[in-house]
Amino acid sequence: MCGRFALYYSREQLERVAGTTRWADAKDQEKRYHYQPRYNVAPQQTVPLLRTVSGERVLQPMRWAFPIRGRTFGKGESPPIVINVRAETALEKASFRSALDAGQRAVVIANGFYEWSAADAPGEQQDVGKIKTMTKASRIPYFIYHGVTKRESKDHLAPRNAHDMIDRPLFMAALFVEETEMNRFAIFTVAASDKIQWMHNRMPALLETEDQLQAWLDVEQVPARVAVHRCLQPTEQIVWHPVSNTVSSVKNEGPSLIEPRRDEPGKKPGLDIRSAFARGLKRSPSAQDLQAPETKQMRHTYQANR
DNA sequence: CCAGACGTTGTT
DNA sequence: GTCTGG
DNA sequence: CCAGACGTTGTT
DNA sequence: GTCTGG
Repeated sequence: MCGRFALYYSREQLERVAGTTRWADAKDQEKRYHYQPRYNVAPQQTVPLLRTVSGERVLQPMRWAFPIRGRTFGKGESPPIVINVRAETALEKASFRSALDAGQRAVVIANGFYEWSAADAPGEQQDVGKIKTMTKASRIPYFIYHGVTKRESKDHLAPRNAHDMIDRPLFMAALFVEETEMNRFAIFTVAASDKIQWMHNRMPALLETEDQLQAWLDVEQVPARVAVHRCLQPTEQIVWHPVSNTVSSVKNEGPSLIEPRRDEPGKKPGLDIRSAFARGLKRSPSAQDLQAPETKQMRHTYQANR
């Protein structure tokens, strides 16, 4: 997973969250990069990553596509890349060994990431034989993030909008390769936490504490073996809400992409009649649910805030 | 030394 | 179905 | 991750 | 091509 995320801090907020105002000396392609807030960052695109250079934190634009060795490619064929690295096996993989040994670890700063639900949520397992229950288009995207805590917000039961609920940055463990034009990266993945297992089996490796963040970035002192093991720790500090399928197209951008999904009666995007039936009684939580959390789905969400 | 792999995801 | 592009 | 394409020839 | 496993 983690094939899409949001990083919509202002430049100033980003630098504050990153703990540095220093940007790496720009390579050719990086010079043409100008940071701007994004709600729909997709693979192959460029975002600033946090890394350590000479013991100092710096932000550096990198491209989300980690090249791996592969079969020699014929004309017109593009070289193989990955966007994720399985943390469990990263140390055994030839393609990642040199980057790991060289301490090319970095951190993707994000406000949250998106996951598209697996075909069936729990209790919805359907025996529909050999017929696919859900078309790709009918999968529901969720925005997943560190939420406000009860302590931090008295209004947590009645957030006005998505932005009110999201106040903590997300740090995702990443690995990069040095390239002349622009460095390239992939995001580590781990087993999904129990909370979101029903929607997906994998999730990005999140660095939850300042200690974890620091260890991941301290490539001088912390060997890859240790760092990777530490990022496998389960991460439970997450909440989520469903969002519109608008986010599914990389052409779309803007704050509306993280707003809680609104049910559109008679106009459920991509939900064919079979999968609608398969979904049964379960309905998507509406914006109203957010203000009056009553559904199982939303209890889930607010429980996560404890 | 050579042979064979070289990523991840999801889905069935 | 599978690959490419974003 | 999803959406969208998925091809060649000759000719201008 | 280059790394790992045998």
